[in-house]
Amino acid sequence: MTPVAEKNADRVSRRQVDKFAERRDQLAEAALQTLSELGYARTSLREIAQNSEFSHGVLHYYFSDKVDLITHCVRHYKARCVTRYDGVVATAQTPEELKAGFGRVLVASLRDEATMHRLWYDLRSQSLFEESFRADVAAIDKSLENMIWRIVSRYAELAGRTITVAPATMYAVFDGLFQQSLAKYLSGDDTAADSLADNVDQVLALVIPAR
Amino acid sequence: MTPVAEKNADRVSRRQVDKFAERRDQLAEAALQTLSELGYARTSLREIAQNSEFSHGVLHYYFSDKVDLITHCVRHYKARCVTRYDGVVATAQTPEELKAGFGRVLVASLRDEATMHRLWYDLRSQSLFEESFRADVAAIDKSLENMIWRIVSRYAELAGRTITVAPATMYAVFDGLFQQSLAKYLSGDDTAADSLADNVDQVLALVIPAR
DNA sequence: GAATTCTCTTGACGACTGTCAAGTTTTTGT
DNA sequence: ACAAAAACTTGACAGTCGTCAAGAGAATTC
Repeated sequence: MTPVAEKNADRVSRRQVDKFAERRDQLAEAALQTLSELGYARTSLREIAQNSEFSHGVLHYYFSDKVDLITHCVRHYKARCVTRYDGVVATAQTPEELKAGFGRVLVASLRDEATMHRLWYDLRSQSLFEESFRADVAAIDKSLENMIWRIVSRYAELAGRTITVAPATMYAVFDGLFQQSLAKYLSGDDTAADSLADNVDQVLALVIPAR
Repeated sequence: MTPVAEKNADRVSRRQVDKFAERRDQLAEAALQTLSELGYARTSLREIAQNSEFSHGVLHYYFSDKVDLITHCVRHYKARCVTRYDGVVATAQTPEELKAGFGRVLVASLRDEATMHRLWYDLRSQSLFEESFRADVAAIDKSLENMIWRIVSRYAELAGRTITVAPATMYAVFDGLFQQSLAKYLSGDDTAADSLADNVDQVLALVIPAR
């Protein structure tokens, strides 16, 4: 095989791999849509396929089985949500600005992506039972923890303070707050978003008290 | 019908009702056992019946359908777990004693009832999708919130301090901490229980700071 | 002790599940 | 343009699901 042929083969192979990966992501997107509406327990492969433009058989062409599909969904989901707050962290010049920006994005995410968030909590609960999901879920959890830590540590930095609470603890606290607000929001409580912002303010004030 | 006959009829009826309720609880217990092992998504009525000493048909004699059964399970579960910390609250004479007792029971519960806790989080996630569970789950959530509040407010009282954090917020924070520790514990992390106690200490110190 | 009511088992039903093989359609390479 | 490979559809499979009806067994009533 000449170098040129190699290059061509590479290009072809690359193109195929890309198309393959693209369709996988496309199907994962449809699956996420279905999962976020029905929840893990009631989501079937046929239902997922109906939410896409393909038939149910194609899922086994792109995924080895249901676990493989859902795992890919989880990873796909992660890629979308982890960088959500990076802009706020990068641009904020004062602690007040950062806190306000954090709260704003948090509330917006609660409102606009509520069904996606409930799916996350659903899958995280599943991972307590199904060991096959555990590693991926733990990885997402970790990157969410990192995301929270980037915000909080930057906040402390801007405020000229140091933090005594560990990253994992900090994440657990915010996660608890968010989860409660999500439940309130999904049950029709319109005050959920505002009280989430209040609670975040309050917790930040406790963790990084005024000098 | 004579008064005596009425009394007898009452007694009979009462006895029947009691037996009926007893068997319902017994089956709910078997169901909780199964649910806590398999999770909501993979628990079937036949599996539940196999974990009891009855056949699968009997479930429809005591419960109208699956939702009815699971709802009863949730209520049955609630009755067991809400009073778990009342003894500690009642007997503690100093804030240190209360905090230590709280931590002790918390850690013990994490260890001994881990599968039951994961079921709780599973069902709570389900309630975000299935509206039929929502009311009962919310009621349990509220009584857990009350339980936490009894502990924390008593702690503040013993310490001679006041709390600025709302009960719901307080519960959300502790719930987040507990949930994280549960995940760690179930994934084989032996430090989960200890670090939970540490985190609870730390949060209590933040919420009710030394004078 | 027979009659009646309660309790429980058994077996079946239609629907739905994940999986897969066979075949059709579309795309690609030459 | 034609052959090969990839992409997709269709239909079927073995199993499981919740539900329910028919009837057996046990307890209760008179």
